[in-house]
Amino acid sequence: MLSKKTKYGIKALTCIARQEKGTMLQIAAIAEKENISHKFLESILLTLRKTGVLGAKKGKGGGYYLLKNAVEVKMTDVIRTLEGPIAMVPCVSLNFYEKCDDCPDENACAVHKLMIQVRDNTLDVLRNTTLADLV
Amino acid sequence: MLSKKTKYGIKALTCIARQEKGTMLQIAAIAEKENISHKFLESILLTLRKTGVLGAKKGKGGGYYLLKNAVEVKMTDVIRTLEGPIAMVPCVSLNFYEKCDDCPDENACAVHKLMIQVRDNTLDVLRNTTLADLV
DNA sequence: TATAAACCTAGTAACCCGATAGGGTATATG
DNA sequence: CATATACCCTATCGGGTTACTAGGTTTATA
Repeated sequence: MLSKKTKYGIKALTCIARQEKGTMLQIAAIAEKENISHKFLESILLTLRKTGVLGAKKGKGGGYYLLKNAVEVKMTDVIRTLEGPIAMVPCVSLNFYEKCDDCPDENACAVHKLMIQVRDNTLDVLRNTTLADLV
Repeated sequence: MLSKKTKYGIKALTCIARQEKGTMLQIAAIAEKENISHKFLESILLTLRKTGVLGAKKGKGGGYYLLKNAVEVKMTDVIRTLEGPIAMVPCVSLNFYEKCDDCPDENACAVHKLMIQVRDNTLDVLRNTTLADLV
């Protein structure tokens, strides 16, 4: 299940991406348009800024704007920052790998094999979808 | 993230499927082999029995056995009973649909569109994988 | 300098997951 | 019949995560 954090994050990004280049969009504006709690959205945009997707300008007339071109913002990146692993099980995660406590042999594990397939199919979609595709 | 419930359930099913047809496999045996809490596994097998995948025999020499042919047990079914929705967001779930609170128009929602694609790709894998493929 | 906006740190209520406890009930076997 | 075996069922609990809030700080503009 996708967390609301990620969901809100993607929605906010599309809002910002739809803006004319160079213009700002404020938290309050996004929050109202997308029916998101202002404070919660604030924390989400903050992490997106820290990872380098968004830029921000403080003070009157400030707001958020895209740092990259929308075509360069892959969904894999967005989801990994906000949600964490894309894989359904840590033992098949590329970026957040973790061994299972049970399972002496990963290669003999039925769940492992199945979830690798699911992961690859999901990655296929997310890697080939950029912010530009969503606007 | 796949819950341990589902993970354990799939593992247990493969154990049972590997048995000779007609033979029983006991909770304790599965629990030990797969390093699963006995009581927890008990509750999992119980729900699998109630959905008609497994049969059980009480008393000495009892245990669990497959009711269906392994080829007929689709992963979609197993995951839906143990995990719930396969979709990453309720508004694109086929079997557990739920409208979002935010989102006045589903068709205009970027997340919605994206997650339909992810769902379809995941379903492709899970629908075409049966218990027989895992053993 | 007043105001508007992002920044930052904490905290919290509600919820869910994994596990456990403690029995009840049916059924083989001797 | 007696007894052990093994499934059936409900309740509960600790720990972790999620979604969200409070309140103040910093910085830019008018």
